[in-house]
Amino acid sequence: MAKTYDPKKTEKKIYALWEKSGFFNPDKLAKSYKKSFTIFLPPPNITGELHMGHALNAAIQDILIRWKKIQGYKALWLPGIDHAGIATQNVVEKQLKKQGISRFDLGREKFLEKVWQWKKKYGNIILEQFKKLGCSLDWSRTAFTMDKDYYQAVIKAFLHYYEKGWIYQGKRVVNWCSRCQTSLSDLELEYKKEKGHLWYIKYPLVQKSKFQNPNSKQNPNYKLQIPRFIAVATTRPETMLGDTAVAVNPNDERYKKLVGQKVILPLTKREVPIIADKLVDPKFGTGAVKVTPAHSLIDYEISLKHDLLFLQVIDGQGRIMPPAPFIYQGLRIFDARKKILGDLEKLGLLEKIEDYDLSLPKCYRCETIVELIPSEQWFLKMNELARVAINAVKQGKVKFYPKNFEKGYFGWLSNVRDWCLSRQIWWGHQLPVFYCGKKQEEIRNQKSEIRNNNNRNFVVVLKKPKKCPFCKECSMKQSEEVLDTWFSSALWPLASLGWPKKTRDLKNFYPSNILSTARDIINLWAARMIFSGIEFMKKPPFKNVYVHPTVVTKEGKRMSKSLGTGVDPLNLVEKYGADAVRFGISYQIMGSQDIRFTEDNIIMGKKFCNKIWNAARFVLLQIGKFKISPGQVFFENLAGQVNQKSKLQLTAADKKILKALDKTIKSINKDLENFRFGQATHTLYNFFWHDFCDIYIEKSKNQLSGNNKRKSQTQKVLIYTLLTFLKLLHPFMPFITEEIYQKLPKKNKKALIMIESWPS
RNA sequence: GCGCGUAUAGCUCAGCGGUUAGAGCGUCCGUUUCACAUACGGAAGGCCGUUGGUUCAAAUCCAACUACGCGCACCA
Repeated sequence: MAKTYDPKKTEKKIYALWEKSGFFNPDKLAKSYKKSFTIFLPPPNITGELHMGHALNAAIQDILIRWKKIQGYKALWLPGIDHAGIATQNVVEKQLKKQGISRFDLGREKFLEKVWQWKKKYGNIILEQFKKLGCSLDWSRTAFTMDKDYYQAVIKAFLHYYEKGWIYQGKRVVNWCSRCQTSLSDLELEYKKEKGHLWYIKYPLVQKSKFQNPNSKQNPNYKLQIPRFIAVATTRPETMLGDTAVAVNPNDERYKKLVGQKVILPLTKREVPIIADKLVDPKFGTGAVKVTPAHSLIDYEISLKHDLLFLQVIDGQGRIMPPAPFIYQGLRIFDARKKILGDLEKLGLLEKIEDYDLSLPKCYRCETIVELIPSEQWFLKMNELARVAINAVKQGKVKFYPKNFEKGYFGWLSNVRDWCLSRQIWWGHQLPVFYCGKKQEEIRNQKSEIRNNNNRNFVVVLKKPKKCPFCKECSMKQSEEVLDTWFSSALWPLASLGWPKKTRDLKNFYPSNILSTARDIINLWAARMIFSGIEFMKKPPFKNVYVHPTVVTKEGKRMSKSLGTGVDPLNLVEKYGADAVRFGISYQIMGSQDIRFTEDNIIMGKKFCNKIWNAARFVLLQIGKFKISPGQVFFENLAGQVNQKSKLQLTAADKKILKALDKTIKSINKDLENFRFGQATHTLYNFFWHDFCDIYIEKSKNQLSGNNKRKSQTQKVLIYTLLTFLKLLHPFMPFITEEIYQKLPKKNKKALIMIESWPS
């Protein structure tokens, strides 16, 4: 054995050995492995590169899987990748942009070809990177959310909800990214704090007659100074073009007498009413607010109650559109804002400007400011699904670790709006909706307000009908829209096992035991998996949700490639070895919600590897040096005899180390059961370095120079302790433990520590 | 505005009711002879965020405050 441990020489070799054994696949395990233990790898995006978050979660899951496998469970860790709709489409679009072409130049089919090519070339890189970390994923079951079978599952789920009456189509105010040209769900927005302004705009009151004109001297109320204007405050002056009312709080004394009157909307000639609604916060601005039903959710709500007009003035490109006055039409939002403010200024209607901190909703994939725009979309009713998802956790069928994340989960679900499922991008699962070409035309010519269900011009079916059920003659056209990428992710625990087919895998491995996930996708992903699992399999897809900490920089800042604050785990593997990286990461998982990343712990891991290596070298040397009798060299024999302690005359040092070892086993089990990965790592480190190396090995040197009996007994304790420790450490540091195990003089040359028995 | 989390050595973190508060890294001093200099021996370095409370006893439990991080809402 070399004097130092060299991960480069062993990791590749050992990984190949594991893959060759086939034991990543639980079906290949011996029959004695009975109970299953399943974890689904959160499928990384095909656009993804391994970052510290992946490395952390990979380490956690691999620890759990290897721990359970060595304990005798049929452990399955199922890998796969997510097609990541918008994210992937954007990456390919960016590539095309370099060549000066847009997706529209190519057309849908050609563009999708490009995406598939891209997927073929780069799609599996990230999975290969997981191998470098030593992940014991069952590669034979690798799934992809755009596989043919997976597609079937997605369509089936859509159809199921539709038939239940939970999916409906409708024109709603939705989040719209004008760059991606698609709708977005609420969870796909990222709010960014920015300095903005609050503009106070005066809306002139309609003066019906001379008598009512407060400035007319014939008016008896002249001296009361009845205002001629009502001022509204807004951060979005350009939306005033679509105002259809001014609203005040009904209890606001300042405005009580104005309710029911009308104002002239400046820059347009429209008269709009002043209404009272308790949704208006009297403390905001002047207490009077403009109401733009087409471009604000709360205004939309108000408009329904008061039967207000609904005027869309911003289009899908983010430009002003009719019925806004002609001079503004076609202007981009910020240009329109500038012009409108200028025009108001000229009219003397701009009362004042205040600084205002706002958080702007941005597209989570391209950072364009997201607009609220009315648009025809498909929605999934959430009330029942949310209820079911809440109950699953309330009843303890799904448990969160740490528990306080349940609070945010409940909070989101109990206020959730219907899920906007449709996206206007191309890369994704096309809706199984088929339109009658003829009827579609007719309906397009009708005003959206009169549309109703009797006007249905589509069917929702698994396969395109041979004959159009409406006109009997057109070849039906499939909807061009695709599903939200998270709709398919929500089915991950089912579809990756073959659902909707009743597969053996589904029977054997559903539900899984643990979902290990980052906290930012608890609602986006975990919640949706929970209700999907219950809906389709009657059982939640996992029993425990472990919310792992977030890796941030040493300064506490978010790790981000674009900010240059990211750390590449593969560089670290290259530098220190996979075991050291895994050790360093697990060492820091102490239960806090963030981990400030420091390389120190990985260096510690590297040194630890070397310590283990040399201690093993010492033990092996002692066995070789003091052969007692042929046949006893096998460590199985030596180690085995320690368990029958009666025959041994143990010294105080022997007893002490065996006791400490026993304590370590118990504490590791307890820690792993409670996701205390850091504590477990600390315990292993301290036991080995201090109890075993500093104390016992030093003592053993003395004992080994004693009589033969003492020698042999010391050898046994040494090998037993080393072997037991290696097993305990294997989930954490799989490579070095396997490598040393392979060097032990064992009877069964093919034995692997990966499937050894767990010490008890 | 509401909620969650964190504050201990220069740095990253343990300890979570009971002797002189610990580890790794960093710093300083010393040691190469037989497992390991990626090691070993030793040293310096802490009003355990602030203020109150509970207790025989508080870094540890409770409350308030301050600072930082995160999430949600508002942004009409």
